[in-house]
Amino acid sequence: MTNWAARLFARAIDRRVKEFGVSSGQMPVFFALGDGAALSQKALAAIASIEQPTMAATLSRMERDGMIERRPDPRDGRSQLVALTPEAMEKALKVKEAGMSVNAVALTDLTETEREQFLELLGKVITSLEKMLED
Amino acid sequence: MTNWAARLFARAIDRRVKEFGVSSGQMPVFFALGDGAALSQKALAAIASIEQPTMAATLSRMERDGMIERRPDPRDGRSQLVALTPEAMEKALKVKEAGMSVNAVALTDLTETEREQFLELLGKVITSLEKMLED
DNA sequence: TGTATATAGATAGCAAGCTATGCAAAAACG
DNA sequence: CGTTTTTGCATAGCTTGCTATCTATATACA
Repeated sequence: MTNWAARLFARAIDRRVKEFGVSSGQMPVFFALGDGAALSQKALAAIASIEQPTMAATLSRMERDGMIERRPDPRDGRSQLVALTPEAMEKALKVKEAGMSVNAVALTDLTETEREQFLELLGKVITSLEKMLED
Repeated sequence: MTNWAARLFARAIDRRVKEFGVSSGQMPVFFALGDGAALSQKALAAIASIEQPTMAATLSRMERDGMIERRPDPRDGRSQLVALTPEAMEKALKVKEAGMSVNAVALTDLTETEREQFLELLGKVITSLEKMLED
């Protein structure tokens, strides 16, 4: 069921942000860099809770589409700092709003109490699964 | 968060059924055909709530690995009936148990009431998203 | 200081999901 | 009965996710 819900979220988001040339996997990047910040690939992967090669592939597509720039990190020769391009910055607000509006739609049939409970229970499920995967 | 949870579920399942040569996307097929039934590709896709081409690809991989057989449907020249091979039938019970045990672990920190509530709220979220995607 | 270990990214290869589209068989209908 | 529409599956092409492994730079330590 979580898989099903996740796919529906992704489809709904894709549909709303397609007009901006954006897709669901890029949402965490927009949320992380939408204020103009520049972060390392590793930091972005951690924020999105995905593995490094997955984030690398997402960033490659975004770079290909002119949404991000990778600059070398002056402090660390291995690292790079990723930032949204000016064109992407222009879209960032609308993209973030689209994401939040999908969340809102998903939760329409839940009361405020239910929403809190849902997030809390989902959090517990995630914690249990992560603990199990640790070893 | 649902995406995160879904990926953790998939990873946990993958880890448990890997020893049988099975992976998470094949779980719905094992649950649908584990009792010896033979169903059409369309029916399997509906049960798994995925699109037909996705199920087609999953079945191709399972056929490649000797887990399923596709036989022509005598009643319908377009259709095929998919069934587990005897070798896969032998694994089916353990595969299904692995799936249920991951569910159990995911819900360990929830009381019985919370589990019911979680499923109910998740169901509401899914319904809302599906309704939104209808048009 | 020099070697050993740890860390940041890159790359390869695979699974699982999607949309769009094409084809052939079945079903509906004028 | 023939034509049109519907339906089941196949295929192409893409994104997003994973693991495993490699390279190069930083850091630790003997």
